[in-house]
Amino acid sequence: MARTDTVEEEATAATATAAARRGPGRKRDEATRHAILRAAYETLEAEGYGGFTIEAVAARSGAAKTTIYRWWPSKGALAIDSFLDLYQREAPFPQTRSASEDLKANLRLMAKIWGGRYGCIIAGIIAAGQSDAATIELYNERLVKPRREEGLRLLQRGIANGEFRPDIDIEAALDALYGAFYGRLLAWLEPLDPAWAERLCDTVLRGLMV
Amino acid sequence: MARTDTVEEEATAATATAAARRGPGRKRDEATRHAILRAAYETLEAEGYGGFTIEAVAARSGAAKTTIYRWWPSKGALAIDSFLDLYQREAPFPQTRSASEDLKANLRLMAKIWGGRYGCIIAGIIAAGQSDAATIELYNERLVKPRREEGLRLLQRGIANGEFRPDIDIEAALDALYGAFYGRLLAWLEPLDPAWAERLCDTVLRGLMV
DNA sequence: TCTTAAAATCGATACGTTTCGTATCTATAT
DNA sequence: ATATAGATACGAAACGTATCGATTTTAAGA
Repeated sequence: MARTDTVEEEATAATATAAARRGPGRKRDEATRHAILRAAYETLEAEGYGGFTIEAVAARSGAAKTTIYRWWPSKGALAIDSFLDLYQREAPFPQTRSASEDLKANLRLMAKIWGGRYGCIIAGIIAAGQSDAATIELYNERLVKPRREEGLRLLQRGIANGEFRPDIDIEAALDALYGAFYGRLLAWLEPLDPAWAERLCDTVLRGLMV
Repeated sequence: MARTDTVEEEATAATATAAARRGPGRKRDEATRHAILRAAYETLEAEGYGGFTIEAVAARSGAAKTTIYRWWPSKGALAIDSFLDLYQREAPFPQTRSASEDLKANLRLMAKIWGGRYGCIIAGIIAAGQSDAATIELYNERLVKPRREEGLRLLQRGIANGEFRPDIDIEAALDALYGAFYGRLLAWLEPLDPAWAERLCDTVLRGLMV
């Protein structure tokens, strides 16, 4: 395998720990790491999370199973690592219009993404996380927390704008807005689409009371 | 095993199909069925969903693995069957006070239940359902739908009462209110407790806008 | 500077383990 | 005759580990 010229190009928080140690010994082959991540994502996309096995990734990448286990502690960690870069690229937070418009745009986009092929992958990761604490913690750390932080800022901006009441419970609001995605994706098996997201947004923004 | 005196006492939708057939042949042993369901629930409670294996249930119940597979199509179906009766008993829908008060009471109770030992079991069932369509459909049919129906009626009552606006999107409102439980339970790993449920309820009822 | 030993990586293969779900077989009840 | 129950064995996945040889890198000693 040819050597990549951009060493450490995207060392992830999950796998960078061991790479930092320096001393005698052969260096980690970045091309192999790349091939594994790529094969992992391709497997996720082709087979879904059900067919995502370490053996399949090993076969597709040309790497040995041993090599995968040396660098990723579990199936779930590898899945998240392989999936995250692509996902982040597709889910930006708009910051242009009013806070409520930005919120609606974000919810619409998220519904579009979660309603597609990424939705199945996320569902698989969360399912795996129920019997693997490290996986769900990694999902939280790398996928949820950054976005929740953005959501928090968005609502704060809306309060500063005068769009939202200053006494709202921001955490509860985020729970209501984003929790609905989990219910529909994981349990209720109802479709996620932008039109629904818009109705959800309107409902929470306006409230139920007269 | 002693014979139970209440045959068909709680024939479930999931397992009643085969029991209806009549003709020559030995009758199904209700005591065995009971012992399996009981052992299944005990296993769930003792080991969590991770340790919930058919073999463990067989060992605990004294029944053969074959017998279990004859009557339950999958692990998930058995888990739901064993868990549901107990769960239903603990999660009633109040219908006394105002609609918003009843809603809050229900959310508080649900948070209490989901924050306890049932929460882990539900999480396990939903996780299993992600790779087993029959399981998640059964969960939906027997656990979600009846409660969602009650939630719908509650909101309709609130509209008739004059407590809620007549133009609210009931489905979206239920998504927001109950979806939050799934997010916190399955992905965000944040505690579910009555105080939080109350804040959630207030937030959705009042809305975010000024 | 050159050599050499230690350390770490990678691929290949083989295991041991768990768990699922099925197949057989015998005995028993209707 | 037919369906049920229990016992046991079996095959198939897939996980994660162990072991081995070959290769690459670093550090220390001559």
